[in-house]
Amino acid sequence: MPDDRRIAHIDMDAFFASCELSQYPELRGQAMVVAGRRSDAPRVNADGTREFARLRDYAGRGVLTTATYEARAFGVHSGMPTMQAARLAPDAILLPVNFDLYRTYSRLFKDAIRSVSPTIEDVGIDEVYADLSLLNDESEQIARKLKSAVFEATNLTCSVGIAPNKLLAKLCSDIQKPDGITILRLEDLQARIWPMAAKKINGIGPKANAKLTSLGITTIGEIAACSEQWLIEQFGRSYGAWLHRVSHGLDDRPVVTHSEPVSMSRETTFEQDLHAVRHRQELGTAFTRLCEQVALDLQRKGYLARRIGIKLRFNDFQTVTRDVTLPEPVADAKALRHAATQCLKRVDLVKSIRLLGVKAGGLQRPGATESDAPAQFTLDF
DNA sequence: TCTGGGGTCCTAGGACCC
DNA sequence: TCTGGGGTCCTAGGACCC
Repeated sequence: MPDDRRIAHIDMDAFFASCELSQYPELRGQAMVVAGRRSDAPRVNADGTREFARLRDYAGRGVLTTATYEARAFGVHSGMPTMQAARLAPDAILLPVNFDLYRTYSRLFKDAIRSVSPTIEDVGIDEVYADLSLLNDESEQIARKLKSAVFEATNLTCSVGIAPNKLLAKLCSDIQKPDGITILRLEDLQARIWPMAAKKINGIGPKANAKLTSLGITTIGEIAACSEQWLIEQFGRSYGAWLHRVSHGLDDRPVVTHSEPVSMSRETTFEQDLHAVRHRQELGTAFTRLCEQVALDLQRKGYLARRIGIKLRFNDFQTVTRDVTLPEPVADAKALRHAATQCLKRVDLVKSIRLLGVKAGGLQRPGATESDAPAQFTLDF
């Protein structure tokens, strides 16, 4: 890997909320959250004005998808149970998630980035990496071009981080959050990255962070001060060595422009926990529906699945999965349901069920054979 | 009135094969 | 009848990310 790589991470600012504000500009400056279901959609009055649901009107088991800065001032944040948020900010405007809208904006934003730098990697709906190594302009100038292209296409702002690798670019784009540009050289590691919280690193989640904290480590610099040997003793060979590398700003992952899906799944959390015997009918209906949705997803995207699985979450939040590998790949709802039912029979259904999910893995394109998968490693003599 | 939905990747044990 | 040692597949669970 050449050491003169230049990678950008581009992150849309408060993406879902910003998309919604473009639809409902009258909500600008108000406390607003995105959560809930279709029934929370605003109603249009005869005079064209709109009436919005309030957080206090919400009844259900969801969590906040996002919250505007005005709403965050009440102590609510994304991921918080919506019922809990309703106690803190009962008057906040409540909007249902509108993924079709976000996908539309996502396409516009990614096309805009591509027009400036064609080599991009998708990382979810609201962020991308771009490999700038082959571009001639100064980083600062590219960052401005990226931002103005995005703004022209969407009327939305984004934050850009440019650094020698993906790890640092991602950390960078978070430094100047709304509407910012941050450019980082490897020499800046100590001054700009080491003071940051360890959990800012992609891959240090709640569990790893809790363990680091229990060892007296909270910043990236404090990880860097540990020996690799000690980190391996604490976290295992693989994760310990990785912690050591990332704390020193090292990351040679390439920008991956294309990837095939690994699995497709659908799941649903019930309004009330359902019991396998008492609510047999409702469970059966939901189960069939999930299988139909997964089958439709497979067919629309043109995949067959050889591994079918289910997921159950019980009333005590214990989660179990079962899956089965089929001799032949399938994509129709009946075959999916049959395989998923076999899986269901292997679970002890004593506790009430909170969540039910169906998943299709081992994806292949129709007509592909077993030998197609490792073909990329075939040498051509 | 706790805790969504859609993903990826890793680990680890047992089966099975050479 | 004292018991190796890889490699791969299958399955379950868990950490993590957006």
